[in-house]
Amino acid sequence: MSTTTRPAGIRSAALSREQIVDAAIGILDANGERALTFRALALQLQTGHGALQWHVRNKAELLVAATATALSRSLRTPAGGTPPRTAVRAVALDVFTAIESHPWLGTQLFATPWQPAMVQLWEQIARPVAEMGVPAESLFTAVSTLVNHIVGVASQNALNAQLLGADGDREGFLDAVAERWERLAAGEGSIIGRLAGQMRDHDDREEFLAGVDIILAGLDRTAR
Amino acid sequence: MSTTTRPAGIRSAALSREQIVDAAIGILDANGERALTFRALALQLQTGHGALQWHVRNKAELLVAATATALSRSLRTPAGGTPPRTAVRAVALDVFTAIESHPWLGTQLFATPWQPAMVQLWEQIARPVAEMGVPAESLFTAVSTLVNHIVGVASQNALNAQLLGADGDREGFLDAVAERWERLAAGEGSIIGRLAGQMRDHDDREEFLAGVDIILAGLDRTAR
DNA sequence: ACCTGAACACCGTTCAAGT
DNA sequence: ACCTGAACACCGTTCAAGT
Repeated sequence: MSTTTRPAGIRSAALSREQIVDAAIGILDANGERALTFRALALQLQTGHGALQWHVRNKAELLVAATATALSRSLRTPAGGTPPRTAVRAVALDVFTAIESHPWLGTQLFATPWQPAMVQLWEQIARPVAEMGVPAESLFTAVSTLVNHIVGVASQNALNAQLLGADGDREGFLDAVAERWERLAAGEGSIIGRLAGQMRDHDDREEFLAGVDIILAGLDRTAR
Repeated sequence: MSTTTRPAGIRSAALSREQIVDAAIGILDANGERALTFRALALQLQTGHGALQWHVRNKAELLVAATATALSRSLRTPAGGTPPRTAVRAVALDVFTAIESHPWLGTQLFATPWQPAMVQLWEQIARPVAEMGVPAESLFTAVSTLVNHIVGVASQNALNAQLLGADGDREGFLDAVAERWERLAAGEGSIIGRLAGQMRDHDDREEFLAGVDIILAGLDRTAR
């Protein structure tokens, strides 16, 4: 067997694109998009930043690759025979969870909506929606509305979680926002002051699913 | 009257915060967020970039200010007595148009959802939704779902318009995306291939309003 | 109070040169 | 084929110094 020793700090395997993408996901998860830098990546992989750019042309390409990998890892296909509403809710929750653990993911999906990961999501939603009986000519609108809700609300949730910092004083944060709303809306018979209270103690996941249900209920009207 | 002449290139009035924000909106509209630079701004306002930062602490603050100004300028209050569904659709269209002419606006609203401009939007939507008879305990979910749809879809539309460049070969772009979908979905009895066609010739504004209507229809179920 | 411009610590991207 | 590291043209932010 080969017993050649290598100088410390020299990687034993050649750099692979997959390796780079995995490391990028790690940095994105830990410290967000601003922290993803070719230099930071090179440091972590013990190489030069020029080497990375041999495998990955530029930062945009790196982000697309990371997005595709992260989403398709968490998107499961519901078992055949699952009732359509259940299937939609299951896929929605998968995406919600994926974006929750990769807070940068939603923003990326939004920025490049034609990427393969997104096509997969559309397919997963379109199948049960068609099964619900939504007529073919309304299918595009229906799926588009659902996908926008799923990615949008999940994103917003993840961004909020990030905004309140790693210390995670959720209640303090929501209190501050609610208070601000109440102050801005004060005076003129505003309705928003009453909503501030509901903001204080809503559950993000329930709220998200309730929104999915509203859209599904709306679709029932157009379904046969 | 004063006839003092000034050396060319010297601004006659002191720099104001409002002036800076207006110039920032101009740059954002013309060339996007990446082009908004303290240096570019300074060049246009004929001053040094240090001067700007006396008025505006940092770039984040500048973006928040530009967002608030741009949105509140286009958000009209529907006349009293407007039927609730009409009012919701009118506000939605206002936002759609605002984001269409300020493509960076949606991203910013998403990033800082507690900002005053957003509170105003919530108020404008909450009022007619309450009037529709949605019970108080469901109001937060209802408004949240509508606002997410409005900002999200309008944003997506603006981003797509930007992606296909100033030359604006809309059909070519949609064709390319549709073709890609068809290719990715080929083979396994996929449903998405059929949607590709609808993507090719949908109208963005109609699509957007159809989504609003689906949500409104869903809300009718919970309304008394 | 308001503005200037140098300085600092970063970026992404390119590219000649090595192995 | 794959990697290195210098170089380039930028950033945002800070800050001593001016008026």
